[in-house]
Amino acid sequence: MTQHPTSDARRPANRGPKAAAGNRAALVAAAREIYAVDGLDAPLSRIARRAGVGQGVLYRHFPDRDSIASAVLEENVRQVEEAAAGEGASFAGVLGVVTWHLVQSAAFIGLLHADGANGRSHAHALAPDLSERFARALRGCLPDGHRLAAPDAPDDLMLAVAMVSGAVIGPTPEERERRALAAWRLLGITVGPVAPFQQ
Amino acid sequence: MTQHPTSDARRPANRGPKAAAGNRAALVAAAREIYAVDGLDAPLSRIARRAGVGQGVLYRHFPDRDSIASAVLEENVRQVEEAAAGEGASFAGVLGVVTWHLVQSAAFIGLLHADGANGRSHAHALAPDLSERFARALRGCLPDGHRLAAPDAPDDLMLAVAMVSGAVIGPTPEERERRALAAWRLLGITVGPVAPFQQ
Amino acid sequence: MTQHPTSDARRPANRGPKAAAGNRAALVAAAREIYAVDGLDAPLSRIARRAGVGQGVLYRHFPDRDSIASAVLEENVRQVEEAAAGEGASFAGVLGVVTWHLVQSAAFIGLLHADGANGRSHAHALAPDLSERFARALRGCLPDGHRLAAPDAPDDLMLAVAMVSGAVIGPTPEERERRALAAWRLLGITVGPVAPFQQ
Amino acid sequence: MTQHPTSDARRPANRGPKAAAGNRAALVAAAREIYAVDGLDAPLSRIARRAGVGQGVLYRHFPDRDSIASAVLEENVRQVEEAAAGEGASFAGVLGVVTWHLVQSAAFIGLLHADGANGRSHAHALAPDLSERFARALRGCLPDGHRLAAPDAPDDLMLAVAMVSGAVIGPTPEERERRALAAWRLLGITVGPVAPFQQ
DNA sequence: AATGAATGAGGATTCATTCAT
DNA sequence: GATGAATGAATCCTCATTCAT
Repeated sequence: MTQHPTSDARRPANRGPKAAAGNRAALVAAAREIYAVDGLDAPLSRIARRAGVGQGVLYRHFPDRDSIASAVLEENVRQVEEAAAGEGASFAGVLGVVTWHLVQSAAFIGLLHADGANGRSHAHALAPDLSERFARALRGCLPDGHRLAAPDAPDDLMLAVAMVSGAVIGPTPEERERRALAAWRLLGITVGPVAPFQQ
Repeated sequence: MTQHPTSDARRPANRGPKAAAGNRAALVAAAREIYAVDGLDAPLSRIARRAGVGQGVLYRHFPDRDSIASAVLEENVRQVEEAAAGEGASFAGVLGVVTWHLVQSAAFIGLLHADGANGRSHAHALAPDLSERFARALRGCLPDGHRLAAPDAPDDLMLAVAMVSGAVIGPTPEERERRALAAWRLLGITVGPVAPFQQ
Repeated sequence: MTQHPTSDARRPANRGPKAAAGNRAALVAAAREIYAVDGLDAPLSRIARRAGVGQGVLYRHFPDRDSIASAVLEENVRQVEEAAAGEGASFAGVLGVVTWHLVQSAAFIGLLHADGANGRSHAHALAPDLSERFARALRGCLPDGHRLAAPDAPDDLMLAVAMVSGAVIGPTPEERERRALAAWRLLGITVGPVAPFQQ
Repeated sequence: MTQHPTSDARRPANRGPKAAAGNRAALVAAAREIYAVDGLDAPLSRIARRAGVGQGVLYRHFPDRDSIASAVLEENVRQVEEAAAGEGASFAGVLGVVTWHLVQSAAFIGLLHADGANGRSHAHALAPDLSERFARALRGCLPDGHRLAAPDAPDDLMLAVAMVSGAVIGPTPEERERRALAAWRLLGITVGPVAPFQQ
């Protein structure tokens, strides 16, 4: 016939509790991909489909929309933390990792930007702890005497990141990276290679 | 036929064609307010309701979503142009007007930010001419030798604005203004009083 | 601006009562064209626009939807009447004119077909008099002894026309004419040249 | 976000996935009834309501308008196929079944008639395979030497059906059947009892 | 614990119709 | 008498969320 979903197919079998962790990871990965392409307002159903799970599973792991967005952000933040905790971690190097995330993922930018005025809650509201962890990781490898460490402007560091994220617009990653680097340059801040954290 | 019977009930008065211009203005004003609170994805119906007109009027004046957003942005850009064209216009003064718009209006930020990755088109796509007019107005009062006039980075000026807009997040206008000023300071750029263009 | 209808333009001047008849004719002509392309459900606004008049004028001349459709059909019927009244009018010749209308105009077909089951009223209801005039004109030149004149099936004549109209489907006039002729052939009825009535 | 909050009110019971097949059938049945009364342009919402399901279910099973119309037509075509495949199937008998469908269902007629000029696509476009299946079933039981089997007019068979469908207008089934039979008679073609296919 | 169907509110869009000018 | 703006009901369609299985 000319028809469609109407199940007739055998259902994919309940893979049992063991799959739970895997499902969660798949959902986060799917969300990251979908967000990157369609933005944060993408239908949740698409995330579930991409992850290869039912809608119900998504709700089981992530009770609300923010919760899955936070999970994506959390992975990003963790990478930054790891970059900052690495042996010979340098400030410029960590900024390179941060920049890489900004360039890659519209979601990361969106999450940082997210504020009430755009119908979303401020990152602080979305994931106060993540924001804090991100700031701490960055501050941790800030050399003494760095201009961003000015004691009279304690949030200059995060402000700078937000500023760069504001600059990162454009259709292609290349264009976005170019703009990100130009932004750091305009701030007079040195950035290491733009790349994900490895090892 | 199978169409729109239109109820026999009393209809709420047709204010007549004279109202057209007024309606259009009311729509733009309503859109500005709604955008500021709910972001660019606010339901169009809410804009119409706020403007006190029927849905149809909105569609008559603005056939698609971008078209009303552009109208709002156009007013902003015009104010910047006027500020830049004024008698003793200074660069810092114009930046103050720009900053005022950034602080006031999530829409202005959104329009500048809007890029494909969020499911909307880059401001350039949304309103290429507006983007160009905005840039020209700003460039026009940039003093020779200003660091943003670096000949090897012709878009540093717009980049800086985008960066500041990235910094302007926060629930209250006060907080947003504070951050905007901190951002300009971080760029080492002097800004005049943050205020709308007067006279 | 990026804007649209909002009148600013001088309004086209009220051409006075003398224009009334011309407007009516323009509306009928416009309706015929629009119907042919978009079918009978085309928006009335499009008809008015094509005719170059305001919506109000359409309503003045044709208080409801059927009324303009009838006016279009009336012109067709009149042509058939004229063809039938002509000097050396032959039955085959008149059928050629009828066929031409069927081929040309989806509207003519639609009007003949129109029946309650499709949400429209039977042609009889839509324009009983037109239907009657059409039948009379055709019967008038039916030769004695013609098989469609069978006394025991008084409406065979109109039935045959309806049948041919049922056959006239297809995207191009050529295809439609081909099918119309094949249909007459299948009925064993001779048809003259498929052409509008001239002179 | 700006989306579908879904009221907290009591929701009317989810009959569960088991209902899927039943829902689909209910939708097709509802569509058939609605089409018969209101024509193919009937609001989809009415079909859903008549079927006793939500709008979403309709869209799940039938992603677009054509898809549900095709499903209705498919059932008709299948009945004709079954009639043609039956033991002592005769051409006249199958035509009786065809005629029954024409008489019953404005939808069946509409689907056969549907052509671009009315803003819808020709049946061939709507459901090319159905059209083909219908033709094949009919051709299959056409006796050798039958006049509709004329080798020089291969589509006379379908043309004849279209012609009869053109004749089938009128408010009541009785009137429609009377006209259908008169049409076949005019074509000199014998038709069996007008009835649905049984057994 | 997983699946994915069902629900239905909400938002977009189109036009028939009225009526101030 | 003409114009075309305004109105808003009706339809389309999409998804967030629930829940039977």
